[in-house]
Amino acid sequence: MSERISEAEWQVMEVVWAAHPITANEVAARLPDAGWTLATVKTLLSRLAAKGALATAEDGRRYLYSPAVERAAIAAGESRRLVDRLFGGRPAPLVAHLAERGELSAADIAELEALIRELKS
Amino acid sequence: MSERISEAEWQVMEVVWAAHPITANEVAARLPDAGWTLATVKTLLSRLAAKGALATAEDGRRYLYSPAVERAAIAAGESRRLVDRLFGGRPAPLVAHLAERGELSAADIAELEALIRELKS
DNA sequence: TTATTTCGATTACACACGTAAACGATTCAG
DNA sequence: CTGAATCGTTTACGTGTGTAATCGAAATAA
Repeated sequence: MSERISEAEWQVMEVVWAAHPITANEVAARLPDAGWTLATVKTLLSRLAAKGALATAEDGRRYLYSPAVERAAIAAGESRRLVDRLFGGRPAPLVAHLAERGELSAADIAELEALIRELKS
Repeated sequence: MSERISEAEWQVMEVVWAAHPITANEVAARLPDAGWTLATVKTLLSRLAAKGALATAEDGRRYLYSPAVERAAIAAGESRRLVDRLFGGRPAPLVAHLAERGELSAADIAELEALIRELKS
């Protein structure tokens, strides 16, 4: 389960996390702008199942896919990797970067502020 | 210049950003724990030069490498990508994730707090 | 019953990446 | 001058990834 999930695979996982169990067709249907054929989606699903990120339950002749890993766990791991790699493990510079580029809305800042206040207590 | 930089390449870039211009040998010498042979480092340098991330100046028979992209720019781009992909563009959940896993030291929190205060002014 | 549709599985293929050896030219030591 | 060391370049090769066609079995439609 400690396998990495690629970017294309991530998009598929998002769909499964959002609604499961789910069939391959359903997944494809919910990936409008991906521009993939059904075959491509099936390949991605297979790879995800093979690496243990998805669980499959047989439903007649087809599969129902469900997440076998938590989104939060993967997200945390990826975040950690990025922060380590780019900012020596310190998250503040990351936030600073986003801020510098005007990527932070007032709402974002308020949210962060609330979070910090909570972390300090 | 909008080419992606892979993880191994990133380690090489770090060295060049830290000290430039620099020769291939110097770069290799400064990558202790990478466990790469000189040949590998040279390959990575070539690929980086080919994709425009490094500039080369001939110095006799060898090259002196210098960064052709700013670290901050790449870091910001990568951060943005991750935050978009994992957290719908909102950075607070990222920080929350790091916090939940106990990845934030008191110093990190203080740093973030100071940053937030500054952002609000 | 037979043809068509529909599944997952198998196979494909180019490109990126990690990792590195081999090669050819040049320079340096002897 | 000649052999060894040193450069960058070329070639290599397995694995991951994006993207998909094809295949074989099963179900369904006609």
